[in-house]
Amino acid sequence: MPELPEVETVRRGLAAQVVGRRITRVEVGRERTVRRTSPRSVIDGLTGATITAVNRRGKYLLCPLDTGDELMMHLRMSGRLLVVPTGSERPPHTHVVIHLAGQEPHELLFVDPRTFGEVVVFDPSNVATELPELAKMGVDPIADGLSGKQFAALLQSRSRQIKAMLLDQHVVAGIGNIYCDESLHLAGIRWDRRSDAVTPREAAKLHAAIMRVLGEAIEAGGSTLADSQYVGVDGEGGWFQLHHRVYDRAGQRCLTCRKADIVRVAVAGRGTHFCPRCQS
DNA sequence: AAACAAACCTGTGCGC
DNA sequence: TGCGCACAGGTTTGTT
Repeated sequence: MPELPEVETVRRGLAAQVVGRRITRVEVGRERTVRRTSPRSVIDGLTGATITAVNRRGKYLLCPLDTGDELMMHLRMSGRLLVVPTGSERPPHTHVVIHLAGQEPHELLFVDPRTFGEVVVFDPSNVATELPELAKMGVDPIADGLSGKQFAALLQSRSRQIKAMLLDQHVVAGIGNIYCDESLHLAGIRWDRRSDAVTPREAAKLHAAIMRVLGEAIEAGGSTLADSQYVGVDGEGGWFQLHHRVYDRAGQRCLTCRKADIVRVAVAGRGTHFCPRCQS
């Protein structure tokens, strides 16, 4: 579900609510959510600690603690983070509850129907062994910054389908299925082009498209699709779905050329949406 | 190295 | 109305 813009929206909401607050108690209701380690590890690692910041790398949320450890949360397909007043009714599939101290105590709820998401407390000095995929993550266009030159070099470094390359978190971190399809459409590039056959001019156009799409999606608070699964920590959805030009629009008229219909094909198990007229 | 398919789970929407 | 199937924002693993 959540891609970079959604995770960034959650990060901002979380930062405003939890930074500087002490964790008084932790409940783990579903072991699968803490499968990387154990309920004990998460409970002991968090209880009594104070969250000092909320950062994001790709789709990973990272909260440094005053203990020196770090809390990592990944929403995967269906995870949600909600900050609610203590004692609020908990939604179904609430798997982890983090109690936060304050004059008005709150609970941070990790809700996740499909249980792909995870919560782990790790030691950042051992990140390579405790969270290897984080250590190997590619450049985050927003958090790290990504220049056009840098991006063009990445495209030339391999010979792969451009869509697969954009979705590969080891190359560029944070782009998922929605923003990949939207960026390729805005740049006029088909999903099955070879990354190393993209011209410098096209690479510049794609770079600009990615930065624009991600930036605008963040401003819009992300995309909340028909199932309303994605919401920010306040329970409010985003509205970037209103600006989608190809994602989930198969069979509908292309909003750019207004002549062809958007086509959907399955690529490596992912729905891929594009305009056969605008993209080549 | 690159490209699929399958796996991990649950919920929803659609066609019949 | 009910059933069965396809499909879903992610990532890893195993197989060609």
